[in-house]
Amino acid sequence: MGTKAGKRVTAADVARSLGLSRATVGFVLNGTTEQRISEATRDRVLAEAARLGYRPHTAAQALRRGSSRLILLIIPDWPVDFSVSKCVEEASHTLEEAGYSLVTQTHHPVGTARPLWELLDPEVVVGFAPFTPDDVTAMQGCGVTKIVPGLEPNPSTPDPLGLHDGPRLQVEHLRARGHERLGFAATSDSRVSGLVESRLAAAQEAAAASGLPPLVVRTVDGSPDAAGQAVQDWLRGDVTGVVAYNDDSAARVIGAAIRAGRDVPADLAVIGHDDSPYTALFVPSISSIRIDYAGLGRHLAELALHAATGQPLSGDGVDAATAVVARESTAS
Amino acid sequence: MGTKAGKRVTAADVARSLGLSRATVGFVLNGTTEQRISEATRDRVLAEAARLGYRPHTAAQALRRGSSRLILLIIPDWPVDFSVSKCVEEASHTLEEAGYSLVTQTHHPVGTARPLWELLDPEVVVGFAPFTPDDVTAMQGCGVTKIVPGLEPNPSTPDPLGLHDGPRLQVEHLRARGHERLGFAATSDSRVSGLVESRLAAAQEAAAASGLPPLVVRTVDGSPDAAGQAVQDWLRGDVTGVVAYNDDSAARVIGAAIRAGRDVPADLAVIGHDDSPYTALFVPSISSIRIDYAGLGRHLAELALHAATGQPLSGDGVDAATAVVARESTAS
DNA sequence: TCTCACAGCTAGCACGTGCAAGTGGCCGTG
DNA sequence: CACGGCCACTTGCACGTGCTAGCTGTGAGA
Repeated sequence: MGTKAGKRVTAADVARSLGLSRATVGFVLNGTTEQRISEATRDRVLAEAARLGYRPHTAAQALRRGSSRLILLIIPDWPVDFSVSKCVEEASHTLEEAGYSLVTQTHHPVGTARPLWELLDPEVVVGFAPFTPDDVTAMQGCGVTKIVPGLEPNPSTPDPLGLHDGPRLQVEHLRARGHERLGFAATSDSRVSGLVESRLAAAQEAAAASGLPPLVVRTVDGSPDAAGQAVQDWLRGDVTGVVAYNDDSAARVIGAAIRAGRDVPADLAVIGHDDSPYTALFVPSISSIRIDYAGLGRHLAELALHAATGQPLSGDGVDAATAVVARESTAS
Repeated sequence: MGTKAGKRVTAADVARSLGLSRATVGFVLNGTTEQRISEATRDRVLAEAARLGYRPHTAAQALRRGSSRLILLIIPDWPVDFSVSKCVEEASHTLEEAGYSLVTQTHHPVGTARPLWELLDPEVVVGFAPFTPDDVTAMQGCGVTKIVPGLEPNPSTPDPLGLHDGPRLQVEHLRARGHERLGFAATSDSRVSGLVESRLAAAQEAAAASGLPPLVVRTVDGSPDAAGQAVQDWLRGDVTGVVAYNDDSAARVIGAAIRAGRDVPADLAVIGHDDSPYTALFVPSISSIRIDYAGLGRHLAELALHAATGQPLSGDGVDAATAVVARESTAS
């Protein structure tokens, strides 16, 4: 179909084929309003571009306009990938409508892979979690100036993703089922320590607000019987409900309780966080917190666009759709 | 530190700062062997480039040399993300040594997000699974000519990733534990139907090779009690061991068996596939197949480099490190 | 008929890079 | 001393695009 064999179709090809200048073609294809182009010419150009299968050369555009229109999302190496894809999909979609594209990279702290910001020069780098100072200086050294979150001198929201609601819902759910003394199942995985701290703090806050005593914190992984020990501690302390940092921790608690001959939820009710796909497969099935990943994706996209173009933030939080998914592990 | 304020450092800046021509700087930075450059000048250039913090402009390079040196890996929307990151990390590393960079995108068949190959114009697009004809023509329309796998007119390996060993190991593991009549737990998830077929075929082949009767195939999801029905069918048919398509299917089978008052593995032994992190958390813990994701990543990288540069394939398969992880669900 | 505004188009530069072709100086040889 | 060869470097083009400044033709007004 192409007039030239195997070569890329450029705007010059379209122009030549119509006997017009390349500039005219450029004006039409960019929809420039500075320059008036007659309707007839505009149509001819568009038709011919479509016929030849013209695609703008991204590298040339990036070079000329000095911006790649790329947004890089750094995904931490958390074991929550199953749901991140929803979030990314939604963020991509929102960004596309603004003419930007989203590229993701999973960031391994110990990994040796070169970060993509070195060679895509994205306009904005977005992360789920704040970046380390090292990462920030590395990015700045590569010309990345817009980093979200992590550069605001006076951050209005300490938690840029606004995910406080999950732990609160966990606590309130257990309390509604009659559990007053609660435990918190933490992980020793250092990759997510910040997230654990954040969720624990939110849970403690919710407990205090509900007039409950502070949660008894135990780590449920790391050593072979950490979970068993935690369960024993909790039961001795009359803890009847456990808020788990995530579904993995919840599964560990439940497994240890069953192996200790206890019944879940009769002896110990457990609720996880993130609503991993396998929570429904467990016996007993695990209650959890479903996060609105689509909303989170839109929120991330908005933050990125705000950084890129100064577009104002819509302001509606992302917590709205966070909800408890009640299953057997907290049945009353 | 920069001589100019806030602007990108170009090769011309380095040249000007040294009183040399831009070409000389270019030759040094590219390590061109065509053109001899004195050792002294070379050192001066490198030192000055480092001092000024010079970074080549990727878009300009891509424009000039006509290739982006990017390789796009399309990750299917399978629920196996947890381990893909290992694979990607390793592939990135291998590709970097060859001067290429890896960008990944999760591909949602129903998603509306624009595929990245439209705007990164990657040199090669690699996929875990063969692409659909639609995708292939879309890529070709965007100038992507090198697609792996899926373009070989006479494919020597029907399974480009060479993952036949897993199902064979599952069958042999159950057989070694004394199970002769086996079932196969499939999923109705259409996204992975090709993978299911492939694993089932490999399992049937292994059964035949071991002199076992064909596996009794049942789907264990889709309807609420599909797994319960499957378990009932198997037990009635004297099936004592189940090869599951993946760990999710295995978990469904085990859950259904327990809820039916059966014991796993005494009444029914089950082995999963992929060694998902949660297999160890189940009660009983789930035996599974660990795949060498690092090796798979290197293999993918090799395939990509082969397509990009014609570099020969090393030939050693990726199956070598595939292994059974024996847990409670198949204990004898 | 001449002028002038203006719609509609074109010439051409700049972006930063990779590399082919050219240029000047130095040295060895006849 | 002339000349060729070679080293070390420079000039300059091309990649495809976005966009500014300029150019041409037409019609209206004087």
